[in-house]
Parts: sequence; structure tokens; C-alpha cells
Amino acid sequence: MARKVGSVGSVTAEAILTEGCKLFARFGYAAVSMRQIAAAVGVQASAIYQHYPNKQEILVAILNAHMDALLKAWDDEVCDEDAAAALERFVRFHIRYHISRPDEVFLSYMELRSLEDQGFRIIERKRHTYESVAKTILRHGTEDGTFSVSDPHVAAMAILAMLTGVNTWYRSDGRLSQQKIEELYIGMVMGSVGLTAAPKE
Amino acid sequence: MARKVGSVGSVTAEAILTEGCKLFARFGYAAVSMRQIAAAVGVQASAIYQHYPNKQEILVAILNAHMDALLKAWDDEVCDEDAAAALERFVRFHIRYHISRPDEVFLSYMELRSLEDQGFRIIERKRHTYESVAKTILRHGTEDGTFSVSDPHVAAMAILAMLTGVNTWYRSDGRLSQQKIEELYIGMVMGSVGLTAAPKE
DNA sequence: GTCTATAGATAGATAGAC
DNA sequence: GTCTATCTATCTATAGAC
Repeated sequence: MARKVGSVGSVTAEAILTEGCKLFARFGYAAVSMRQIAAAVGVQASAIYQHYPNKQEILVAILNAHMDALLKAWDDEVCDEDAAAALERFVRFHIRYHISRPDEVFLSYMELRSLEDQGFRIIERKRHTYESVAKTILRHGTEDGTFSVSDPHVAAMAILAMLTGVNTWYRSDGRLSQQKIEELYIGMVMGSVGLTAAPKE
Repeated sequence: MARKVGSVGSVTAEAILTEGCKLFARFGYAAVSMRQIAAAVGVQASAIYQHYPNKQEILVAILNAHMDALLKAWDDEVCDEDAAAALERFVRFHIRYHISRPDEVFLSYMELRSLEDQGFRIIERKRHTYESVAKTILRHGTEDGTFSVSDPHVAAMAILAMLTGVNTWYRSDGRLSQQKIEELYIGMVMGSVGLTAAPKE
């Protein structure tokens, strides 16, 4: 058959990323075939190559889009405030953003190993950029005496791991609301950097 | 060729788990072929089937052995002590144990999705058993007033994620000694449960 | 217990029609 | 832009020799 009636390339290209992300997150990059992705999109496998040169580039495109969106979302959120408020803002932002995109988050943590040289370097760089957001907040707060942190780098990695870990147990129909979860984690994060009371509500 | 001179089945069976673990951790379960595992062990692919009925059972055996060893190691360590000391002991234990087995740890977090029904249930049960270790320490410490924790379940998951996250950045030739890392994390964990000073040194 | 050989399925990717 | 058809490679797993 020739082109489907009403088929639009950009729609298919986008659907490949969406469905690929779901499938890769669920079964793993290596375990998912081009035919599976194509079936989820509603085209034949060969049609995918019109939009991406190979399977690897689909993964790179998914992770790239995720990291760009994450960095952009934080840029839109950030404002001038004291260290404690900035940390609280960051905790809320990270939890909210990551909870709402479980597949992208899981992929970007689990499938780094499936990236080949160039793709890996690009994604890794963006990950470091995001990590440095947390690190900078902690360093400023430590320098101005707000936080008691011996090692801002380790503290940033510890806090990020703790926050991202929400995704391993969070269920939208679970016992706790997202709001409540944010409060619990803010309490723990503030405690971990030496603050006992929440800075401002 | 017939049996290799000096070949011993139990040695091969063990080597399949060791090499399989390394390969699965590095490339992912689905991406690793029986031929790759066999080559690492030094036999032909078909020899593997003398020891494990299929690829899936290799993964199950690796994860099972890891979880059993982890639970046993904690059982050997645990003793009667107050909540703060127990939490400190747990933090040190978890970091030390997980840092020394990066491949097993990575596998047991990343490849749960590659487990089929029965294997998944078995491993998941053991993981819950381990999580309940942390949860029980936090609950007791909260009940006797040592800790300020609003939700022991969430706190346990948060602390476990934070501690396990060490594996994502730790390098044995890095800037920080294992001892120093333990101290840093103990400080953060104690802070996160509302304790400011280290309980005992 | 391990080998060689191979069956049978499925993978990523391409060619050419429409 | 998508299709059908197909190439070539590789996979898991088994059969049977030693």
C-alpha cells in the first residue's frame, strides 16, 4: 500500500518516541523490537526508518527530549530566593516532575548503558547539568551558613537518589497524596542538611 | 570433543553465575546472549544447559543468591541495641555491602522487569523482607521517641534509595574513602530522622 | 560435562512499489 | 510516508557424539 490516507510524518515521528519510551521502560531497550514499536504506533517496521536511521537513535531522541524538557522546566521555575527556600522549591519540583514521567525517568536511569559513545556523552552531560543544580543550591546554602553540609557533592547525590527513589514505590492511587509526599520528603531533606524546621510554608 | 580434561560441573555452574552477573549488569539481560556467557566461562553455549534449563533461570539464580546472601549478612550482623545505634549499624552495613557488589546490586534493581512470574514473586518477597529491616528500625525508634519520623514506610524507602544511590557514583579510586562515605551518609540519615548529633562513635 | 551441528524463530535493516 | 517482501545475522534451545 502507498501512504495511508491522512498520514502525517511528524505525527508518526512523535508517536515512535512516545510508544518507544513506554516499551523500552517496560521491557528494556534490547528486548524491544522495531516491529513491536511499529505495531504500537500502527505502522510497519520499515516505516520507522523514514523518521529515525536506526533503533539507537530512537533511544537517544527519547532521552534527549526528556533531559531538555527537565532542564527547561527547572529554568522556568527558578527564581531568586534564599538557600532554604531554593532547596524546598527544588525538592517539590523534582518529585512532581519525576512522578509525572515514570517511564522517561526509569529509561534515563536504566538505559544509559545501552547508549553508544556519542549519545552517551550528550545525555551524560545534560545529567551533570541537572545534578549541578542541586549541588549549587547546597554549596551556596553551606557557604552562607544556612545548611550544615560536610560535602555538597555527596549531599547532592544522596538527595537526588532519595528523591528519584519515589518513583520506585509511588502509585497515583496509593495511600499518600503527592502533596503529602512532598511534605514528607522536604522534612527529611531539610533534616539531612541540618535544618530542623521547614523554612517557610 | 568430550568432557574437557579436569572439567568440574559445579565450577562451571558457579562461573556461569559470576560471568552472567557481570555481563547482565553491563549490557542488560536481554542484550546478553548465551554464547557471550559461555565464552566468558570458557565453554560452548550448549554446555550451559547442563546446569541451567534456560537463560531466565540463570538470572533468577543470580538474584536469588544475591538476596539470600544479603539477608544472611544482615542476620549475622544484627544485635540488641538502641534505635539510633541500630540505624547507624544498618547504614554502615548497607553501604559497605552494596559498594562491594555493584553488579549484583545494579542487576537486582534494573532487571526485575526481566523476571517472569514465579521468579519475580520470589525475588520481590526477599526484597520486601530486606526493606522491612529498615522499616522496623525506624518504627521502633519512632515509637520510643528517638526519631522524629512522620511516616516510617516512606522514610525507610527514602533512606534505602539514598544509600543504594552511592553505587551510581562511588569509585574505589575516588576522592573519598569508604569510611568517610559512611560517615557522611550517617550524618545525613540521622539528620533526616530528626537527630542532630551522631549517637555514638 | 562438553563438544559440534543444526533446527526454528526472530532480529535490524534495505529495496522497490505505490 | 508507508507498504510488502526479503536479506543477512543472530538468537535460544536441542540432538547426538564422545
